[in-house]
Amino acid sequence: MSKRTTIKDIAQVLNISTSTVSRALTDRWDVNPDTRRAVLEVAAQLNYSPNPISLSLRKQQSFTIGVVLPEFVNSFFSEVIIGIQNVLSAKGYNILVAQSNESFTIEKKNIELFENNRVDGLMISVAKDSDDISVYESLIEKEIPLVFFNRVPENVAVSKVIVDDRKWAFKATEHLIKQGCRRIAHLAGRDNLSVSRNRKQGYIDALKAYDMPVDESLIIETGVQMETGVVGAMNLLKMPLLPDGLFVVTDPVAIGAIKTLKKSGVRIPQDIAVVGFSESPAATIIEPNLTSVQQPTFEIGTAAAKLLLAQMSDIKPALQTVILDAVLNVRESSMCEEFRKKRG
Amino acid sequence: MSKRTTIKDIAQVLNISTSTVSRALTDRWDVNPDTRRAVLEVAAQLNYSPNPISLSLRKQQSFTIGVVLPEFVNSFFSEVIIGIQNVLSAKGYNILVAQSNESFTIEKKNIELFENNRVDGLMISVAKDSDDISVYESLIEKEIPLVFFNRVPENVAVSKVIVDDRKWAFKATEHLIKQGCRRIAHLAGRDNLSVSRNRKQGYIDALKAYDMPVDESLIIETGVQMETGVVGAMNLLKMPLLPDGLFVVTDPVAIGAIKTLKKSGVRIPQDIAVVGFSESPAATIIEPNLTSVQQPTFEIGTAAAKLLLAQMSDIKPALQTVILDAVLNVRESSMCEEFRKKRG
DNA sequence: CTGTTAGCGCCTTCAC
DNA sequence: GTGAAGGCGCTAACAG
Repeated sequence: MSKRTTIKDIAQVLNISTSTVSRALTDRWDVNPDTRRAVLEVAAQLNYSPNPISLSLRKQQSFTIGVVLPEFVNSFFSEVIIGIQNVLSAKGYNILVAQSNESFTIEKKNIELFENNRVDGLMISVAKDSDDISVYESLIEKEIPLVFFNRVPENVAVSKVIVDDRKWAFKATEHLIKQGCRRIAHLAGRDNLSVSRNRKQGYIDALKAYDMPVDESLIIETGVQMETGVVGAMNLLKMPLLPDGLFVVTDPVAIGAIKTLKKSGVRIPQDIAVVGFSESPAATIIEPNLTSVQQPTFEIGTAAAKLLLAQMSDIKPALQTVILDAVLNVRESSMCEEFRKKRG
Repeated sequence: MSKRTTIKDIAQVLNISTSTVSRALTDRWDVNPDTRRAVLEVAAQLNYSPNPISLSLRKQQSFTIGVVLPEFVNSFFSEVIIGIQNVLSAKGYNILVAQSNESFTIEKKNIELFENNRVDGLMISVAKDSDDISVYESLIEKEIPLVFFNRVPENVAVSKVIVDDRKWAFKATEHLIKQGCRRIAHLAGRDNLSVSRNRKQGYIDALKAYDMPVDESLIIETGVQMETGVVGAMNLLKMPLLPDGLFVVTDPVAIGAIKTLKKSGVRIPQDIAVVGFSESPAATIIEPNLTSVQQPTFEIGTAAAKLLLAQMSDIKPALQTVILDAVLNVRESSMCEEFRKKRG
């Protein structure tokens, strides 16, 4: 950092005190218009820009917020980050992002790191194996502004932004039912992830709503990543009778499953219709294009950021849960016409 | 930020001066072992962690570095970021990331923002329409440690990390030639992006090396994103004679092209073999799987970060250009056997 | 309207 | 070995 101009420099040039310079610069009322003009002019000339570090020290705020999420290689969380940045950058905040790689241990470490860095607030999407809520409770105790998004812990009183997974899993499954599927299987994520649990529940809700039997043997636990979909599909293939519909917890898992099914000569959607969840970019690349529930990633980010801003303001608002809506993008993997025809 | 313990608190408890506490904490030699032990104990008890903001002010370093890149929704740059974080986090640096959305104007704004935030160093991958190198030169003048990666400006004396695009475009094209392709087209990015220029040059090099004519009409300018591949493919389809090979500047563009070609009944690789560049995750999802040049994303990040660390150290090293190697992942879109057979 | 003083948390001379 | 003093850049309370 080569020497930068400070208010002291400006004061020296004009032979006035630093406080006056400060006042002029921060646009306060009680300063002579002429003085202000002079200060502004010199400031511009010397290319002055206030040192945010000293401001932070003074104001006891870092103007930095920390975002902890499972990963950001898949576009889902990247898009959420963009939403977050959009809101928070406009308010002068810097955003630090850390990946937990789906590990609760790393998640804890990241949270601690951010605390030590004196972030003004924290936005968290929990790792898939997060179970100990005491970490979050301790943050609340310390009154660190906190918002969860997308993947939220249960039984913790916090503000959060979520998509109604249960509802949209219901819709996805309902869609399969309306396409004529009668034996619908589910590739489910692990139960400790609330998102997985809710999607499974929505699947069950739908079956019940349409008076269809809930067959536990048709629910196969996978994970949320592609490779687990391969294993899940192999389990499907082992069944004496292949299901005619498949609702999958996540697009990557669905894609892994589709690849495997196709390799075994299973036709999609003719033999089995498939619906995914979370709208990955690959949905429109794989063949057949994958029907998927699209979540409003950008809005998740902006909503969460706004919640955080509210929490960081002087008047602390009540806890809030924002529930965003999604969209079911119907594509070939579950397309009705050919499907019904070919099925006869 | 609820009240945190400071060295003052520790000093008070032990009835010693803050300077002694500071010395004990920073592990200096000239402090009584007993005192140190006591300080450390109290510090642990009070859950002390040094305030990085005051440290920054004192040391005149922010321990923050800024990364400016075109976008991070596609996995390519995300992976680079992970590499960067891996090196820099270990050294206690925070990483701020900003997207330029391929706009030079935003890129400039981001750079300026980071400067004003007093980042200790800058890592840049330029937007596709960046042309005015004066911005970078001014950074150099201000002696701000600076490293470019992947997309680098030409005619600027800086340290950088790149993959030898020209060489690997050569290899990709050579691969097509060895597969028996005789009329190889190229979907090229815009010329102002060095990456695009170099890949085109590599393509031309290969043709020449194998005594094949360079036919300008077979070089179609697209962009680096998927949609432009659609347009590019439509131009190919308009040709009186469809080329039998296609080297594409980028995987997304290749995927856009493949989709379009397939829709028109063109068979890949039988009618036209396709090779992409940059190994997107979609390469193994699209059918046929796409042959692509895989760049070592993580290593690009780590190498660039290490270069930056070197520049930020006291002994400024000479400018360096690190050239990393890549790999050609051969897949169905250019697979030889069936290809040759079917072609007869 | 403007200058003086003090302090945010920490480190580093300079004394003793 | 330890304490006192000063300062990083800036602002806010208090005088004038």
